[in-house]
Amino acid sequence: MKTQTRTINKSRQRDAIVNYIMTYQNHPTADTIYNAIKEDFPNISLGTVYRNLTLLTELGTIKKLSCGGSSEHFDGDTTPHNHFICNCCGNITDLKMDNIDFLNELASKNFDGEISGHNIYFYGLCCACKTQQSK
Amino acid sequence: MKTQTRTINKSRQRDAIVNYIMTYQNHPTADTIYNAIKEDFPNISLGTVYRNLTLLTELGTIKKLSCGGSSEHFDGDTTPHNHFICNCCGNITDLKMDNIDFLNELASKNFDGEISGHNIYFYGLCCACKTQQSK
DNA sequence: CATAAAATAATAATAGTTATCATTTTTGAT
DNA sequence: ATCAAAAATGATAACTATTATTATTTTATG
Repeated sequence: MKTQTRTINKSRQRDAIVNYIMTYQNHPTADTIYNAIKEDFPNISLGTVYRNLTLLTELGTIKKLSCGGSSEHFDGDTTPHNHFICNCCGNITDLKMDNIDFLNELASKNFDGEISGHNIYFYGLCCACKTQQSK
Repeated sequence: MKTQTRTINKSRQRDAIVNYIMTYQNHPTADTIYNAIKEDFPNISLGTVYRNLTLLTELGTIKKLSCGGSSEHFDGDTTPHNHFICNCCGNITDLKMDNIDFLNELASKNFDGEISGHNIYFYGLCCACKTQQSK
């Protein structure tokens, strides 16, 4: 049985996608990325964006965030960190918080499988919406 | 301005949905629930299932789980607990682990909004898939 | 029982995403 | 530089999960 390796050629479009995600820390959706990149690549196809987002996620270059909205979001920061989603405006922001790497071990204690990672999504009101509501 | 309250009438279909979710702790999808309930209600509509799942989630009777698959899952256990999703078979299971209620406070420390809750999804290999792979 | 409000079934519509395929781009060898 | 094979693209169709619409049925209540 031959183990076949896939070779990956570079593409200007993929580079632009990576560049966008890394530059703007907005946790954008496929559609947001598509619209932004259209400025430089007017003919880019939405399918190309999706195809590359899937590939980049598989490669571990970016991370996919599934936090309950109607579409997926993507994160260029692959270092361990957590997210906050505002119940009111829906914005997703990074949370600066103390290290909680011990969580995986804690979860493994009474578990017979193998835990390799986790995603945490915090919910509530962001500062802006909080101020808005108290008026 | 009149604050209008919505009155909710009982329905056999909704009762069956709640009963199914509470009985089978599978974290089922809308489609799974639909197919199961069809046995007792052959004419039930998929729209009815979705409508009630949304309502029940709003009421806090059940919880919606967004853990990255193509569709949402639902949980009849609304007490705080965490979930494990197997990267291999996709099964979702509850994790028995020590109390980590302090997480919200920890996350609030350097945050200017208001954190009211969180969802944690652990990933890895479940026991069955782990054994399978090591053969 | 009569009436109004709520819920349903059937179905159409929408949105996000994936698949298909002919054409173009990239790569690596000559 | 040229050429061929593999990879990537753009255009578009197809698919799937979910929501919206509407006429009919069910539920609650005086």
